[in-house]
Amino acid sequence: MRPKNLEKEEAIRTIALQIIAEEGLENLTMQKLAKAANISPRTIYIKYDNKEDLLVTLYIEEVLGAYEQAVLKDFRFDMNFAEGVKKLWLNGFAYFKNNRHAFALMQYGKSSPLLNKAYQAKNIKQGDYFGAVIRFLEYHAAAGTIRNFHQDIQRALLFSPLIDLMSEYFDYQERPEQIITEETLLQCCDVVIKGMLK
Amino acid sequence: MRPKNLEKEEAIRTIALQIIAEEGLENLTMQKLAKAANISPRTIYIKYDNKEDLLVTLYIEEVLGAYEQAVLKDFRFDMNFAEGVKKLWLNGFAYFKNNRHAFALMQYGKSSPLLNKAYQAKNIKQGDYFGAVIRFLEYHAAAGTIRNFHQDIQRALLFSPLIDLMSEYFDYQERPEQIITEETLLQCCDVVIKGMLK
DNA sequence: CAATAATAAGTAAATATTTATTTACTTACA
DNA sequence: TGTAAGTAAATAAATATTTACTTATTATTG
Repeated sequence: MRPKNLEKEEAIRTIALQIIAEEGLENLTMQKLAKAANISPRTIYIKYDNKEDLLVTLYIEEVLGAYEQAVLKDFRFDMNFAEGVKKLWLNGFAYFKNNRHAFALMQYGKSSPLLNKAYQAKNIKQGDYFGAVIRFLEYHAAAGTIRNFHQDIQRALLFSPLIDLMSEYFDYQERPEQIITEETLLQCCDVVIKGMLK
Repeated sequence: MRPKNLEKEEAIRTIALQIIAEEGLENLTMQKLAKAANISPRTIYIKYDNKEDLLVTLYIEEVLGAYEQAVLKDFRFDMNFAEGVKKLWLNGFAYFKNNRHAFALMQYGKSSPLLNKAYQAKNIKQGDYFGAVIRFLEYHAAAGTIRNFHQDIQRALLFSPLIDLMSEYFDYQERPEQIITEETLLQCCDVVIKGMLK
């Protein structure tokens, strides 16, 4: 049996992400992807059932998998609140800085019903990844360090500014000067922490 | 000369927004829109140059126009910081609660390059709308009420949690109980304000 | 003041492309 | 040498946009 060419599998994923990030999800076509990856359209269908499967798989692996794993690096639920939040923010910043394409795909996940479905399907298992963050928040709410909001509300307060600042970071990458540095990011992180502490 | 049928113009806009919100931007086709609005595809082209023009116009009017106007209702740049922020948040909450479709389109603006372009094109004039918010932030930074971050950073800290909470609001509308009420929203607003105050 | 001409609004159906996916074949390796 | 991996080209459906025609109104004319 002829073995799979792993380079081609990799090319499909990398180039799909690239097209999505640079031209938008709406401009990713199977034929364009095949041409850019120097393969036949058929080859994509050997590895994925169809376009939806490709996109959902990409989303789950790059956004719900790799990102969440990167964010939780060296993080423990029983960390000091300020330390923990800073760790999460810096991990996220580092990951996205090097994975601009994954960031673009994540943004699509917030609007596209297709990817949204994938998110909800994965949400059950996601407790395993983000479990540490959930426990972290519960732990500090119980200890009285922070207010006892619903978990989804805590997440919004804690991470939405980071995502928005990340957007700004990429916007400013195409301008003369960058306003989002690790320093300003940590200052923003302090603002968020200060707001949440009781 | 036969006059324009304003109901048809209205139908195009309303139904386009509806399809985008319910099925996604990627599933809006000119033919589907025409059929749903009970008109000929040609009629859309009388009112808009092409699909891009339709989407960009929709985005500018519904997201960059109506929304920003609603947010700034009864807002003045020299308001007390906490009062001003609460006003902006409550205005935004009230608007989106009644304009779910506009919210969906706004979310697409963050990912789709097409709408992103529209945003940048409008950004120059946007100073006129959001000018009051910019002046508000400058005013309070100068007065020492808040830290002196870059305007885009202030905006991220101030509004991204609201947008995220709004997303949660719509998510929870399809579940048994709603976690985002005006009360919890104001509590979150207090968290943000507390974080930003020096 | 009625009849009507001028004209943009509107329609139904067609067109030329583009698209996801498949068919029929070839290739490389265990 | 059997077999899944891979290719080039085909296909059928969908899509944005156009063509060729019809309709409803207004402003003018007789």
